[in-house]
Amino acid sequence: MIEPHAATAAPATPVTTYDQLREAIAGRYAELPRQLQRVARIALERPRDLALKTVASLAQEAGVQPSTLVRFANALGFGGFSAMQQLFQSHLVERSGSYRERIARMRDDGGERKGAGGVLQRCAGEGMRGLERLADSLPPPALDHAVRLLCGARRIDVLAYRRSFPVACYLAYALNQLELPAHLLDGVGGMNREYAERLTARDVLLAVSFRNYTAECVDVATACSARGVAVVTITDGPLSPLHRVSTVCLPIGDQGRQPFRSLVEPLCLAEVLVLATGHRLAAAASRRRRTH
Amino acid sequence: MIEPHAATAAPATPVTTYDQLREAIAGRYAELPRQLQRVARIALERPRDLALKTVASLAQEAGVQPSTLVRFANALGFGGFSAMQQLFQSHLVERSGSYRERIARMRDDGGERKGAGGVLQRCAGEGMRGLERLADSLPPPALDHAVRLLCGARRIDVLAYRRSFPVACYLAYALNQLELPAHLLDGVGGMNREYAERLTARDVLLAVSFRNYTAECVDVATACSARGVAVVTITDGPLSPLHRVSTVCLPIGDQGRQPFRSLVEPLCLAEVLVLATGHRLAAAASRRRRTH
DNA sequence: GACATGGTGGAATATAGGTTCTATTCTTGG
DNA sequence: CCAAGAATAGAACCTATATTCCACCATGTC
Repeated sequence: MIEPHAATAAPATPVTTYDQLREAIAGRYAELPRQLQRVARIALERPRDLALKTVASLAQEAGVQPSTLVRFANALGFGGFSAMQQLFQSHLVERSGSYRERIARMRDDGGERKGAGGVLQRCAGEGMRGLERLADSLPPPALDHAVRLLCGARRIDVLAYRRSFPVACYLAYALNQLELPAHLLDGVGGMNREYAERLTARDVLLAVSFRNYTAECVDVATACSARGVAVVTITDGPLSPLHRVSTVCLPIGDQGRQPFRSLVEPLCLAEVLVLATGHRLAAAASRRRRTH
Repeated sequence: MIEPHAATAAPATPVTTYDQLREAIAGRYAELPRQLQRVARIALERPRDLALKTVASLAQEAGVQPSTLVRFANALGFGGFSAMQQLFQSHLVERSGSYRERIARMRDDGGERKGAGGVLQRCAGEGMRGLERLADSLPPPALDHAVRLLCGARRIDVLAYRRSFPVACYLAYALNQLELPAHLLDGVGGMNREYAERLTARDVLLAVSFRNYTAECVDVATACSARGVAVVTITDGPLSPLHRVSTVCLPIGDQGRQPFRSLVEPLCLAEVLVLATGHRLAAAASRRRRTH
């Protein structure tokens, strides 16, 4: 009953992750037939091509028939080429970080576990994912530009409403700790518009707003921008109405259709902004000291 | 010969790079019809999906017909969806390359990198570590207890000062979104003590404070506790003066002697508290509905 | 309030792509 | 050198997928 010469039979353990796949290819390379080895070469050397290109084009590049690629996938235990390709694609997306695995695990058993513990796991997992995305997507040059503006401002007004307001609170507090002239437009007495109208071209408006954008926030930012005030915004990408009136826009990867949107990302971004500003101030101070 | 209402006509300059594509989408977003805007959103928010998924699945996720995706591509000057998808794929490839570089660099010089980018990476990394710690250390029973108290309260006053104040802002806002009777003690007019004295045994004081603990916060919490008010606290462990007066204490893993302490953890904890409370309210509502 | 125009949904269509099958070639053991 | 088995090439097939088309609807205009 045992099949002889089962060299190309599927391995006993099914392959489900990219790393396993690489290992499997490398491990079985020797016992693979000639043409399949050619495919294996390409698979290990150019995984990106495996992820995106078509069977036909890959076959041509490898000097092989399309069917050979399918046989290769079968030899590794996949139902077809497409199934294998998915693994290559997932790797292209997932960018194997050390946190990745942990987040996935958290998410999995967070979804299964009910009650408060489950919420905690899910929420923390989502937060980590958000921070990862933030670190990936925020362009450092924009951050630098924002920092320069903040350092040079004669006055900084911080504006946000509703859900975003806590972020503004934090910014106003922390920038003051850096001894920068930051003021929180807190809406007491409905005076935000009036206060913001005092800003000049030497000042900065720091505005935070996400969908649905509070109209007053957009209005004030637009008015300030028109008067030549530098406008630094924390908002959700190039579709935001704040984007077009921003001198510098610090985008948060939008969280799509999720019913509950976290403040973890915006707040972390705010902290980064404050820290970077602090570093610049410190550097400037020590430079000044040295020239004395 | 000039076409009227050429809103969805292809732009004059053909798009050939991913950055141009992003810019084109963002720039023309406003003048795009409704359904195409939905697609534009997804395109900017989740470029990975556009690179890898099929027209059918993307259409389903966007709540749109497959043909709409093709129209979207046409509106941007592409011959079809496939042509546009190639740009997204090319971007995915480029980034995956640069990402690996970045990982290597992060490993190599770790926190040594200077400038805005370094701050960003460090801060996001710290945040993740914090969330992990939070998920590990927060006892779900305490969370449950806090949730029960909040759900049963006749009134909830939220108190925090200085650095912790943003967390209180968020809690007051979010609990109100759940239609709970939460009030933010915002300190306007210096009336926090007086307001808090109105709380009774049927109410909850929700206090947030970390070292150095603001004296007034501790005072108010102590007074409330003595009068039999339920006191829920978010603070830094059993050494906190708030701990002894708490009915329920939700501890944040202490961040030691770090000069800069992040609000990411406290805020995430606050979000968990809100979410768990929301779940309980929803469950209670559906139970009530069923018994009718 | 009727008309015109462009947007949208849905099914029909064309096609590109993956998969399977078979004759042929190559390899290996006797 | 021959025979048996496996591997391969190439074509045929079939499914999945993008695309096109048309009728209907919403919107804004005269």
